[in-house]
Amino acid sequence: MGRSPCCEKAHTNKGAWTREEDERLVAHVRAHGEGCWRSLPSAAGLLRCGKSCRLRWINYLRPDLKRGNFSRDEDELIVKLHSLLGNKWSLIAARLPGRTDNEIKNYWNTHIRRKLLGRGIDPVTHRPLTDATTVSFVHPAEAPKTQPVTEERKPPRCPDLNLDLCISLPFQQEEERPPARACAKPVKMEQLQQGRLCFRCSILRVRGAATECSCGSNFLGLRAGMLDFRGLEMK
DNA sequence: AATAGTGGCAACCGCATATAG
DNA sequence: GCTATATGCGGTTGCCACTAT
Repeated sequence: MGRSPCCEKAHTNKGAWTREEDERLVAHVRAHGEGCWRSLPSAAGLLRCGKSCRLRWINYLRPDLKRGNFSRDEDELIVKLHSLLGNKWSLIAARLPGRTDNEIKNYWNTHIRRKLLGRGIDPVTHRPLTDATTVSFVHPAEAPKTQPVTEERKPPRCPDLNLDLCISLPFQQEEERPPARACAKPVKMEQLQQGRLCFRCSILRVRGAATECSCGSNFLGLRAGMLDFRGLEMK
């Protein structure tokens, strides 16, 4: 059984947004807030798909967007975060205020990637292109049979990357804080309280990670436990 | 001046996941 | 627990502006 389309395609505009469409969308979101994207187009009088409205708002119309060139600091942070998280653009974007995942993704593909290649660094593994060793986030159980990772083959740490990660005990009471935009998927409080959230699976969006995980993974040298991204700050 | 090639970016598409019923 | 649907994410495409020939 296939999924039904998110909207009626027959009567929706496509392509570049007009000024009038932008104004309608901004006015509607200001009046009613974000969310309910499916019903937004008709409510706002837009002949657009809800997904298209959401994308336009998030990537272009949101008032807190920074726009303009990336600073050197942002540049470096993106590289560091990418070396840690891979193509998790939404997670990376969450660490760069005013930047969107789409913007960072485009910037990576058009600028940083090329820059790293020019320096002889593999943009995927963040290791010298001549070095055949790759960094893999694949769970050992899912990985193809390869040589065991010896001490010499281990990927280098990022000593200057301060992510300020917080590890807390599963039963520790969480203080009330607004959820950060950082989380690709909001973490349920009961998952935290019951210690059911595996940060390897959650960060990497491994199938079924929202439910109890017994992978016993060792992610970034940390045993399965909880990882609080809300403390991450841009240095 | 015309054309081809290239780069940058906005937007689309399809899939994964969350969640309501 | 199952199904249908809304939302979010990452990959990809297509258009436009700029540069080279």
